[in-house]
Amino acid sequence: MQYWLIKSEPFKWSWDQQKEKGTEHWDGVRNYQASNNMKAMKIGDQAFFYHSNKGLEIVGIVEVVKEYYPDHTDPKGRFGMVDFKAVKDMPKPVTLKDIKATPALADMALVKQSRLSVSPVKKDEWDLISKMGGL
DNA sequence: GCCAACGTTGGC
DNA sequence: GCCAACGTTGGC
Repeated sequence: MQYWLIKSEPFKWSWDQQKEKGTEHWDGVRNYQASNNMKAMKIGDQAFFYHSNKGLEIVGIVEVVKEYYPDHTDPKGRFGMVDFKAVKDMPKPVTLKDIKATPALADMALVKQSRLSVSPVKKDEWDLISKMGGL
């Protein structure tokens, strides 16, 4: 069981839309590091759903329901995607500010590599953020 | 809206 | 295979 963090700009694809749709394929990733992270995902892995640009907070949790397969929106066929299903809300969204203010979370890719849109999360980071989010 | 960080492209 | 130019992301 592995944990991840995925980012979405809420005016492109928001947590509300994800919840309404239930399951959505995560297309449009055009970065090898992010793509490789998705390749490593297994069914049942969970991920934090983070709003970038606007909001800047973790608003919910999704689960991998389909493993890496080709992204049909990539004209060159180099990148793939996975499907995520909305699982639950963060009762109390955890903001980037909160994360930056927490020394135990300072090593997260979210902080260190702000442009990476799909990144791994360690179990202790996952547990701590879940607790901060009221779960 | 600006700009820093950083990944990608393409000429050599 | 190097590296400058360029494009994109995302926090502020």
